[in-house]
Amino acid sequence: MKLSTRGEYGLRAMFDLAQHYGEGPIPIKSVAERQDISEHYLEQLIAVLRKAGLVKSVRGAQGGYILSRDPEEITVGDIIRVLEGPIAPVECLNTGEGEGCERAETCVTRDIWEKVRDSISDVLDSFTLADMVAKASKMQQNDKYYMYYI
Amino acid sequence: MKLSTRGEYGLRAMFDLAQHYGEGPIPIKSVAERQDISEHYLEQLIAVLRKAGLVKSVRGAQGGYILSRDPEEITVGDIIRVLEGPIAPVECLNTGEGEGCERAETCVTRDIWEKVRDSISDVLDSFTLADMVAKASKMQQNDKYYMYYI
DNA sequence: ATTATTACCGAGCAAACCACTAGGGATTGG
DNA sequence: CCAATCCCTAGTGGTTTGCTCGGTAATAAT
Repeated sequence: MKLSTRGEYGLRAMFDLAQHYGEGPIPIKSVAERQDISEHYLEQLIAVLRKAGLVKSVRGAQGGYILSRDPEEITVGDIIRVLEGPIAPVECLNTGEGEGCERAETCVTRDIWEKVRDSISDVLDSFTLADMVAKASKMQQNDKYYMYYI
Repeated sequence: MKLSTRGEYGLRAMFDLAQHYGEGPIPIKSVAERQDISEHYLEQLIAVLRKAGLVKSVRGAQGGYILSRDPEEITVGDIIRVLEGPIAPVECLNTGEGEGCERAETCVTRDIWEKVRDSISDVLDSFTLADMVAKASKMQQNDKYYMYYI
């Protein structure tokens, strides 16, 4: 029941772009440095995100990447689904109705996997990049206050 | 976001044992045949379930496996956790507090992964083997009625 | 026009993981 | 005894993961 690093890194990168939203194109190199991810590897992940239409690229010097939509309009689910494929604990949920399901009792378990999938989807779709940015700046604020107390 | 077949097969096997609960030891061979799983492979999975205390074994001829507890007292979550390891979409949730989390903003994503983990856990723990057996026999009942209509 | 900076692309690759298979041994009922 | 059954370890081919390497193309700054 694990994500690969693709989803993890990709989300961190998109969060980083959201934090710098409005500042023009952000070069992948700076994202990779801030998020401590291999630049070349991140390049491959963001290529997928670009093809899926979640980010736009600007080539050449002073170029970089920009979110295609406002951070409020991109959910964590959007990102994870692009990078990790369809959310489904077992493969048979992705095949068409009845295709992979020959065993009658398989459907008893299928029911469970469907509920799992839906609950994961619900959680992932309930967070936007804007939520994350807001949370992060709030946490930083708390850190500041904390400093005063020392 | 996939389970391996370990969880899938293991659950099917445990469901099978639940269906035959009260009939004495059930040989792994028959489970493997009914569930269409490689016998030797299933052997390895059930060994893990035995070590975790979910099934008891009876050796020798006429031997086999029996659920250690009543089907109502074994949840799908119990089985999945044993076979797939701790439910956690990212590794950092399994390490102790603050260990793997040096980046401040990682915690923004951590929050999300925690909610995902909890929702998966809730769903998996809400089903018992008894639920599955009940559902299966209901489905079979429906099939019967359906036959009359033809 | 040149150069530096960026995105873009494809190949390769070691390590890990998955889903088994093979080949035995130990225990017990008949 | 012997057949059935659980128990254990090791190997294995294929896939996936998480990268690295080495380039090409586009563009802003000079």
